[in-house]
Amino acid sequence: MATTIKDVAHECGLSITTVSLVLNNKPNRISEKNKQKIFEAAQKLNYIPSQTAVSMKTKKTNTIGLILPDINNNYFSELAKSMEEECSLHGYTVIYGNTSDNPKKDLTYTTTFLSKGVDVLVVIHSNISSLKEQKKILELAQSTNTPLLSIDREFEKIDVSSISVDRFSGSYQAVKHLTDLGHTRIGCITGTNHSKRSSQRLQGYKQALSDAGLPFEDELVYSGDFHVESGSDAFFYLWNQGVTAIFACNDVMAMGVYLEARRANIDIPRDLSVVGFDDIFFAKYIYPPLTTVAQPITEIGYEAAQQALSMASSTHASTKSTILKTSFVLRESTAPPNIRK
Amino acid sequence: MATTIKDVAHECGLSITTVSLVLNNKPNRISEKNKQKIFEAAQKLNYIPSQTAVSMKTKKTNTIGLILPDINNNYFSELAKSMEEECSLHGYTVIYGNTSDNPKKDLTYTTTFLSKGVDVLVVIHSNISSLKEQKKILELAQSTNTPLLSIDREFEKIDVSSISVDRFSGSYQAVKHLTDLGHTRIGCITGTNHSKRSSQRLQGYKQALSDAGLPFEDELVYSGDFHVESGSDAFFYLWNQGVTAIFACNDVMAMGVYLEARRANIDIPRDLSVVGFDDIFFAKYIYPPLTTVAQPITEIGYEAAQQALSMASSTHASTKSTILKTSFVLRESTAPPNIRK
DNA sequence: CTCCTTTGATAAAACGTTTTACTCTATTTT
DNA sequence: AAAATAGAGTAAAACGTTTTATCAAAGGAG
Repeated sequence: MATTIKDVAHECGLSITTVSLVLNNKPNRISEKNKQKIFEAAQKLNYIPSQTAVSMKTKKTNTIGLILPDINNNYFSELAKSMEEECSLHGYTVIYGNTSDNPKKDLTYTTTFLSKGVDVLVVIHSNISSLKEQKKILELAQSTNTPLLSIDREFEKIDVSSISVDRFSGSYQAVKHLTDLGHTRIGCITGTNHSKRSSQRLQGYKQALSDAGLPFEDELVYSGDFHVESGSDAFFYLWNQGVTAIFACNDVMAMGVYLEARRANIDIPRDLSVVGFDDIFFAKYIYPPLTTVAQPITEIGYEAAQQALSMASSTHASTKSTILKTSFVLRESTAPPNIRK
Repeated sequence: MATTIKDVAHECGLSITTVSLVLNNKPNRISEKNKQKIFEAAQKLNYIPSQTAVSMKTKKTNTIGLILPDINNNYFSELAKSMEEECSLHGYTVIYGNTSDNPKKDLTYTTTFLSKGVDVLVVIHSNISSLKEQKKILELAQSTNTPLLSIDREFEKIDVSSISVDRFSGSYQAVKHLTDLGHTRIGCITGTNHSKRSSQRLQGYKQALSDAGLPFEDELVYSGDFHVESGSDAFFYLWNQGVTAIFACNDVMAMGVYLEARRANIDIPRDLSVVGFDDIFFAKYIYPPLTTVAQPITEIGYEAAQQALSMASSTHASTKSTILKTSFVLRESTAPPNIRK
């Protein structure tokens, strides 16, 4: 069996209390001689305190629960990484669960994590989660007195602390760049329809169009789903609509466009300009390097960690919502329109 | 405060024991009437048992610790995902830590996770971890009686259960494909030098060359580091050496080759054939789709979960090492050599 | 009427810590 | 010499469960 505090106490002929006091560096009046003895014994016996037992007393697990759709998606993995990094720096561990965008799983992970006693629950809920499900998550969190933090997306109509990104101005900038270049037929590939994130991006597209004196045309909007294939499908559709530029609501769909454009021997950016959204790792490595709207992913993760950590220690429960700015990244996938013969 | 078992016992006017027995569905002789009462009270009070307390008694946390270099690397995230999926199906949660290939962190996470009482510790240790560090990890695990599983790489000279991939035959196949096409000057971009994984791949390269009656030439091997940039650097170097084909020890470095080849207006596969290793998500979406050696990543994750779960329940401690097969994926990045003018 | 069995339920110990309040001895103060 | 103080350390309760051993009441057998 693993070494317990009792073992080290016994080893030095001192009491459990004494050992605990010394090892945790609590105010005490133990002689230097004995302190040394204790440190040595702990070392020698490979004593590792049982966090389980500690948590029992302290009501803290130093653990943060992270619920996200898909760790294999670079956007989320980057976020998870920067968040974990910051948390571990402060002695916190993160446990995570993949929901695969299944709202049922949002709930089961919530329960599991709460039962594990996470100090804070951070959730990036499924795209299609309903208001009812969101409420249930909040209710569970509250019934265990666990702070809840939503990142990347807000809880609809519920007052929950959140960290998100200004998607409207991000996509506005992207599309404005295209109108500035002189494009007049600009296609848009949206993400999952009922997603708030997606609709904010669409709003930015509309606004930029209207500011440039261009009409909004329904047939230039293709309903995608954030995956590569829908980008490919969108390409065929939009190209037939005669667009000279495409704004994709994420980089992955932009890659779908690249793929088919190349197959069809259509040159980017000469024949077709493409702008993405997210600035995932690979965006700069595809050819031509993709012009895109960068989400400050690392910063979101860092910010999330900061906020989670502060929620973990203070009981002060006012909700707070942080909105971060995107930045426009000009690379080589856009050019003035090339009138087709 | 959160609802405890005491609260629900009080609510129904029954004892703690009774509630525990019923809720855990343990053999008991409680009347149907009272069982119902208990279920209802638990529901009503949003009772979520404290896993911390449960673990105290049962000595099980239903948690698996996963230590890996970088969750933002698609190879690891895919692995982590499939592993987590399988674990959660069996009621296990995974906690994870990013080491950024820093062997010191291998150790700190080991300690943290053991102190949290993980039921199994799964580690993908840093590329550059030394034998001494590996031994320390094993020692710590043993001193807490925690089963240890190594994936993707073996512990050098230490008898630890592991799951890995037959990298030798994978790279042999890749290079044989190139010699079969008629290539005679084939470059190789290796990964981090002292990594066993990398050297196994190099062995496959050598063997395939020799089987085709070709000499092994030191100057056709470029020492990379598994990152994009080193692929780009390798391209310049190898192209000057007059190669007509390149075998990159991972897909990400192959992407570096693509990038610079395109800039230099060198057509893949007409002027240069490229084969990668791993078959990451993006391999099929770049242009031309990358011919590569697929690691059965999902399977590794699944296998890892299976083995971890079995280690968690049985005390039977014989070590076991599993080696999985790679598969060759023919896409469009290779062709017979095109003699340069 | 007494003894045994069955039914339904419970008291209490244990898990490994932290922490509060205490004890005991030796020294100093009056 | 008695009282106060300082110094060094400890006993025991508590955290929320699980589980073993036990108990009381009721019904049946003799």
